[in-house]
Amino acid sequence: MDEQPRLMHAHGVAMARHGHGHAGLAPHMPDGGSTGPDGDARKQDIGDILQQIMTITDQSLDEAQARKHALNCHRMKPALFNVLCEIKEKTVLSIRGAQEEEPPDPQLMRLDNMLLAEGVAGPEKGGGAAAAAAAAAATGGIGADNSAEHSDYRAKLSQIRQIYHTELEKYEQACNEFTTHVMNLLREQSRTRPISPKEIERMVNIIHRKFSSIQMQLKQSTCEAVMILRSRFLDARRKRRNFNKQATEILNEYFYSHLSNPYPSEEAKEELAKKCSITVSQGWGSIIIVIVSNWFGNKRIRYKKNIGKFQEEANMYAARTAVNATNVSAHGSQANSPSTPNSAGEYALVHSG
DNA sequence: CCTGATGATTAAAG
DNA sequence: CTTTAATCATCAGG
Repeated sequence: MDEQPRLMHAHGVAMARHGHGHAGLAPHMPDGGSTGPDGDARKQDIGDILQQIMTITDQSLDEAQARKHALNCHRMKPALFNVLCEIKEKTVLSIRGAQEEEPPDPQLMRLDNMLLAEGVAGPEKGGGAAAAAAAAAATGGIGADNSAEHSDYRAKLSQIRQIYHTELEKYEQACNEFTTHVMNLLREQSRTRPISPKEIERMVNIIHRKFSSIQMQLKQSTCEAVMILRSRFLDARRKRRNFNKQATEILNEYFYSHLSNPYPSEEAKEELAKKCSITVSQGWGSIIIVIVSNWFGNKRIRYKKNIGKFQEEANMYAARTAVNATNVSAHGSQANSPSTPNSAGEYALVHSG
């Protein structure tokens, strides 16, 4: 794992051992190395080169390019590079020690899971749609008018989804762009100052972490948006919608034609549900069954509680079914008294007032 | 507003 | 589990 000197060219790493200060530069003097009386000149050179480094960012691009070239060709450059390498070698230990292993952020995982569950992330129209369908079926009813809210919810969810994905992609792209930019920069700079691949990697990590924290903000706000939408939708769910006329008729018809035993079997419920829920097609059966069960439960108890109040209704449906039966069976013989209100009398549930 | 109708929810009972 | 009975919350109409 110790490959960091690859970019450092291993120029005399331990030069300074020769003694005091910049004397270490001497062995690598480019031109012959006449360590003579011109120490001040060398100092000046170093000051010069440092100055150039410090001001390089202030220049315009062309100017900087030219200056960089000059810098690279400067006679003191290798020596300075070596010194920098050496200093680096001393400090890199501390850097290496501070290698943070980041555990997967639990909060991020939570957000990811939620987005996945809500159908914002992950494959198109997944589990989130199921929740939506459940609530939708509950709202509306067996009738035809629930699709509006449902599609509203779906539309808003997919809107959130779309925004989320475009933003995420944008961040991803920006991150990649920025990363390659920085890497190019660092590689370029590695000609002037020692930069190990490890450090580049570290820098990339830092960038990625930064961007992923931005992404986390995005995820968080997306989660919030979904939650708000969801809570609003659930509120809407609490708002009771009456069934439409047709559904009520179908249910009543069954109820009054089975007054003696108004307990539809699972199959019968399913059948009724299918008949009533014309628009709720998307395979959300069981919820609708529950709705049918609710209806029959309410109907039974309320009928029993006050038979008188329902008498008229009972007569009506009884008549209707009677008419239907006669129409189907034979040609209009009003044999079985068209209005047979007293069929209600045999209602099995009537035990107490 | 008020009120009855009605779908949903809940605890209790079978 | 299903059903009952009570209750809640909302709707629809006066």
